[in-house]
Amino acid sequence: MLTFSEENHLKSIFHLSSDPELGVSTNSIADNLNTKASSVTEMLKKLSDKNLIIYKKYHGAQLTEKGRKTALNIIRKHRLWEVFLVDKLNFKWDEVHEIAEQLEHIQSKKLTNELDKFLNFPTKDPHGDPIPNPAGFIKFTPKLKLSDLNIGETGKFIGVKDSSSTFLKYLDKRQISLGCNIKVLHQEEFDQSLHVGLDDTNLTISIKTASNLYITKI
Amino acid sequence: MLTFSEENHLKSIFHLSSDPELGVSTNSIADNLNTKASSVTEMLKKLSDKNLIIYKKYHGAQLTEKGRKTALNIIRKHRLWEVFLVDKLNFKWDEVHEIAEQLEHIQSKKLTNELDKFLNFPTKDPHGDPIPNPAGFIKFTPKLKLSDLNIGETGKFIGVKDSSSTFLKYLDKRQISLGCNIKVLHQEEFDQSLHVGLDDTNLTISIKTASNLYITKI
DNA sequence: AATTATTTTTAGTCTTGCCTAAAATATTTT
DNA sequence: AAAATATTTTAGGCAAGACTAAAAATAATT
Repeated sequence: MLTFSEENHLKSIFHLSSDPELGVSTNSIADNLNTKASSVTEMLKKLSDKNLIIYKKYHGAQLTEKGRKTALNIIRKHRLWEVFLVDKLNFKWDEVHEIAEQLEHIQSKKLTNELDKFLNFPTKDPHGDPIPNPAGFIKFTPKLKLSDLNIGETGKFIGVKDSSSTFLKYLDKRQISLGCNIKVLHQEEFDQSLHVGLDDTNLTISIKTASNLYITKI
Repeated sequence: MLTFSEENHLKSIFHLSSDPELGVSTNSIADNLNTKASSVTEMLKKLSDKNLIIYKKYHGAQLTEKGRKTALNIIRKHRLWEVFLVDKLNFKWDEVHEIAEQLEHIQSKKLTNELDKFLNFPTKDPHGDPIPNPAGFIKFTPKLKLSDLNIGETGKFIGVKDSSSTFLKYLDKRQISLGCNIKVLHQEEFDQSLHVGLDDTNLTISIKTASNLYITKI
């Protein structure tokens, strides 16, 4: 049985591991968890003792297989609860994160699996992120951004990079919602902003916004 | 924002308050929470500082109005989650307590109220206990036990006093389920055991079991 | 390659929540 | 009402998880 703090550290290491060969730095974990490097160091020792990570002083942490499975189980719960909140309880996609952060720590295999069944085995959460299966397998889809498209191409909006409430609310306001098709019509020389077509309206979006929108080509 | 431990102490005090005029003893709380009297004393001081209880040294604790509201909010969440688990996720009534003990600490007014709506505003949990409303109002129904009935009377089984998994499983095995009608046919002189009619079958149940079954007269 | 800057770890402290053992208070018994 | 018993509080300690400040190691710059 892990504490909330141990679980949060594992999750953080998972999210910060771009290359599984490279260690995740102490500072990046501290930043991510709004805590201090010294606190992280202590926790890394503890997680290492429990064989959840490989920790070498001054060279960061990598998840072991056991650690990865554990992290993915927490992420699975987080994302299933997000689906529950949006699909069943009328939450907006920008309101679910904080609550899911709490719910992800509930311990009950049966609960997680029954919830999964109840939700009809969803494969993505409300932000388009994939939901790991009970065995800890996760299907990554290569993440193409809207800003990667060429003029004339169309993408289906499948997820966000930045899932801050601010950004999600902004998307809602501009009626850019998960699943919609976005066609790149023109790019402004001056500031790289994109003119895009969305349903029957046209919008201008900044390059910053465009690089926060994940899409699949159509 | 209260800690889990603070919330658990409040809940315990609520459950142990038979008479709101009388203080709940330190030892009884310690027993209830599987902790020690000295730990409870410390917590009582803390809760008193937060104006959640009235605490007088050597004379136990009573909930203030604020404390009572807080306790009832936790109980509301506990019971709503129990309904969710049984009604939506196929849990048996003897499996829900431990999970609800975790879920009751999730902080989100909106979550609780949306869950309530989703479940269609239930008034009782799976064990027949009343669910407080958002304002902290709870409707107590006088608790008559099966053992209080006279020969020939019939009661509707509405709740259990002891909700241990063992007892609930025992009831399941004997097909005694919430809502069924039980008629007291005869009482054995020797051991006070009751012969009862239930649907079209007859059963013998011990006086101990009978005094753990809450009923309403019919 | 030496110096400077950054990152990480260590050392020491604090709070929360628990514990045991001893002291203080309340209750029951004779 | 005094003695014996039971309950509750105090005192002192411990582990977890956080912190700051100082020391050590690594990385970047000149």
